[in-house]
Amino acid sequence: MINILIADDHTMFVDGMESILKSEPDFFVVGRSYDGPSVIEFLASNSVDLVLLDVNLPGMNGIEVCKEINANHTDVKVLAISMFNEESFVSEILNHGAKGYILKNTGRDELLKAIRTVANGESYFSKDVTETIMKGLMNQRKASAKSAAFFPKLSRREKEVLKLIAQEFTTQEIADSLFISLKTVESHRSSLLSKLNARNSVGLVRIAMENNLLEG
Amino acid sequence: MINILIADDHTMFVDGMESILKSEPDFFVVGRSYDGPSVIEFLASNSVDLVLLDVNLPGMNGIEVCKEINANHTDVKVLAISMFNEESFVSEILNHGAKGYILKNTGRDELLKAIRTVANGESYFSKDVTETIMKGLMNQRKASAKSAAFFPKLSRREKEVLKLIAQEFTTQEIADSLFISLKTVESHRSSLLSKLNARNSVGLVRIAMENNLLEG
DNA sequence: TTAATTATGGGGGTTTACCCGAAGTTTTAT
DNA sequence: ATAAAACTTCGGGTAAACCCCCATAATTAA
Repeated sequence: MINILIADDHTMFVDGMESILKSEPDFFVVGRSYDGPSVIEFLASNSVDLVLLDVNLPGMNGIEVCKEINANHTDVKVLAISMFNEESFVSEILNHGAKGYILKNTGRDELLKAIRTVANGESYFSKDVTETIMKGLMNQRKASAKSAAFFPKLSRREKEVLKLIAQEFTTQEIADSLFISLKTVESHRSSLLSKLNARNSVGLVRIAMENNLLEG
Repeated sequence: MINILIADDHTMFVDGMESILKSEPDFFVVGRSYDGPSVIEFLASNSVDLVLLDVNLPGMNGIEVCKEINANHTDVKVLAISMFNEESFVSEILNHGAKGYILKNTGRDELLKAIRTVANGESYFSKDVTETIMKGLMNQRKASAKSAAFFPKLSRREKEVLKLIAQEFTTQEIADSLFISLKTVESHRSSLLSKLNARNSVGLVRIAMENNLLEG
């Protein structure tokens, strides 16, 4: 008997998976989670063999959840599921302890096979995912450039500075408002220019606006 | 009896919906399509009352499919389904004849209600989608009001310079590309700063983007 | 036909932004 | 536990942006 927790915020999708799993006598769906934190919560007080984990969970990223599971519930296997066959997603969650990765357009038979394989301690990747990984390994340069240009993570200070730049404050004004030196602000802007691959502050603000980075 | 065609390339998702619809006596799933062209093909030789149409279909976009249905199968209702609560998706497919729009994290009850409502000839939008549309309309009104009442007219040259500033070119580069002097470009920028009431180029670009001034 | 705006440019100056480097701290990975 | 990477913090120097003064021809509006 394999105890399974389904973690996905798309109701219909969860229904679909559950209807498939229900027909298998050795599978038992012990719970459903619709966000990251509730997965952690559920694992604390329930016996779970395998988590079907959506990579794009609200609240807490699927990758964070996976890291947490790998740290505190080493006996729980993770089978990652995602809409997207993105090399960055795949490699990142695999680096954080997921044992398998399948796409949401996977068929019934492959889903069952993937669950049995991962529950048994082995790894499973669907064909498309395998291709993506291989492709990523082959031209690492392109992949890293892609993921780096796609969405680099900005530090807390960098985001603060970026927002103030977008509000047309000068470097000195930003420095005063953050109680740091003018030179420090310039350093943060320099990091931003490098990370976002912009030539000047205009580029920073354009990219920030295009990615809705000026809200949170 | 409502004859339903499910058009979505995510197997598990289709399974989920079918398992929900099967329990309703007045629903009948007449077919499944995994891409756009096969939807059109199916409609040509089958009697269908309603299509559950994924907006992001492979091969042929959901919007294209919807346009086609609206043109050649006026009796067939379309209920759009999507992962994404994107204002652009919603408004575009609604403009092409879809009668409803729900998200994939919609629950069982709401799905059934949406199908019945749309099959009955009315419109249905889930709460989140309604909010998104309203927000889009409000922004539009805000933007148009802004541009009509408060937005000063920019001359042809000023718009050209503004676009080049937004593309991160330096003053000298802009001057070279327009075959005018550096001083002239600075003069135009100065006018822009004054007209748009901005403190620097960052403000110019922010205002330009907020008013969709960087297209035409 | 005036008057206003636009497009073009110059001189000269102040402020700001950007580049190179670097040290101490914190976080992450092995 | 230890090494590597990233973050935060600055200084010095140069290129660019921004500001104020001004001026002339062309276009547009009143």
